[in-house]
Amino acid sequence: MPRKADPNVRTTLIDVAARLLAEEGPKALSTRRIAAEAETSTMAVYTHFGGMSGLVREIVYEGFARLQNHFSRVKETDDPVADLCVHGRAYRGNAQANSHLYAAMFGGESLSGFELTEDDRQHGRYVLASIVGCVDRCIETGRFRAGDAGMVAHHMWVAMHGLVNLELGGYLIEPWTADACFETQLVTLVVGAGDGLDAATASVATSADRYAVELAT
Amino acid sequence: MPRKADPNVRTTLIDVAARLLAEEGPKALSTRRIAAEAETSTMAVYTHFGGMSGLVREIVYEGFARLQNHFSRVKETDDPVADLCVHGRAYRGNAQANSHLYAAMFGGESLSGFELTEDDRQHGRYVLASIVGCVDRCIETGRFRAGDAGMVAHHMWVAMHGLVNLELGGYLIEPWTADACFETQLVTLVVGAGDGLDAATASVATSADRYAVELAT
DNA sequence: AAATGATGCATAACACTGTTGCGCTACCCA
DNA sequence: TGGGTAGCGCAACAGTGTTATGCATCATTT
Repeated sequence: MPRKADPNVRTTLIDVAARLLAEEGPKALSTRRIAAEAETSTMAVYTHFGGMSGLVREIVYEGFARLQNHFSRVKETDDPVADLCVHGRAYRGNAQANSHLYAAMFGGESLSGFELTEDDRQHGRYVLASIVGCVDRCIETGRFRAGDAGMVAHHMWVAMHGLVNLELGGYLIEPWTADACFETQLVTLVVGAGDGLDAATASVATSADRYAVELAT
Repeated sequence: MPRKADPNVRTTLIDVAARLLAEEGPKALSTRRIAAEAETSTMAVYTHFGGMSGLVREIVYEGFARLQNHFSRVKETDDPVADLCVHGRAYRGNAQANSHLYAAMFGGESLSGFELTEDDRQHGRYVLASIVGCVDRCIETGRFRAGDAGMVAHHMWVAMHGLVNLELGGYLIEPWTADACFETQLVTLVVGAGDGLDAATASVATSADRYAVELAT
């Protein structure tokens, strides 16, 4: 009997799909499975999202929203380098908490033949743009060399993305675990941007404590 | 008529699959398609590789071999920092030339439900281990701070991987193109490892010229 | 209030995928 | 000259995304 229960099937489908992706991985994402768990038929996926790709796209946007939520919890202090590093930790923490989602957002082509459009990528870049403000303040306070803040932010993004990706891929093991690489990579990045070694080490250490507080669940 | 033509169906299947992956992407990788192009039946895939995953695994090893081949063409000079940067360029060049293969090698879970085993990853790490020698010499000559060469090599790997992944994902556009990010990221990495800014810039510039020569097709 | 339109979903089918059991064929070896 | 066996063609099964068809319900209009 159509048009009776579930005042909003859309959100139900998205929630179910996101949960299935998180709990059982990409291979669990099928129209029939999703429809069954949402107690509807596969057609609902097509009326609301135009197909499986549309549903995946919606989940990807949900993933960007979660990343932005992580970033929004980072406080702005008088140590902009630490602020930047906390952002890095938040980036990694979000990827770990939503590993399959993360792969869909940045992993190129992956699940159910879904491919990102230029609009999708632009949305992702917009979320990442909040890092530029941190870098700006790092330059203003003399911690970083004068230069293109957007480029330095990209270096940060690139390095964090590479580490998270290799970590989720299982490539980082003893004695170069993801945790160990992450800490030293932060120092390398900050020093490479112009900061002193001691100041960089101190700010990275500060960011670790702050992350435990500001990003506490 | 079995057992007549094609003295070695194995290599034919691998070649066909690798070509299809390179030319038409992951969605073209199907047992029937591969069997048709190799002028055999889908059963050949199972007798030789035990299934689609086995064939993909063989292709992944082919990808590692190509990466190692790229690395082997890098010369060893008295500028170890430039040597390291040429390796970075070779890494990126290989990924660009074999983009779909690269995604299968390092992109976590992707095509046809294939998943890397620990042996596969160990093989990949072994190929990457050739970078450590460069870093060692960077430390010996005083260009880099004393420390764990393996860790610095990982920083290099992580950053190159992140850049290549975002580049292939289409995330790096004007004014922060992949080319621009790559050059400045190299300088940041080298400076972060302990080198001076001027020396780093010079070695990165040197590596660009050397790459065009040593990795010329 | 009743008829009309459109919306949203259920059912079933189509083309496709990986995978498997069966059986034949061509080879190797005794 | 016989097995024995390895390698592959054929057909079928369960699964996928997608689409055509039809029906039930709502919203709207008259």
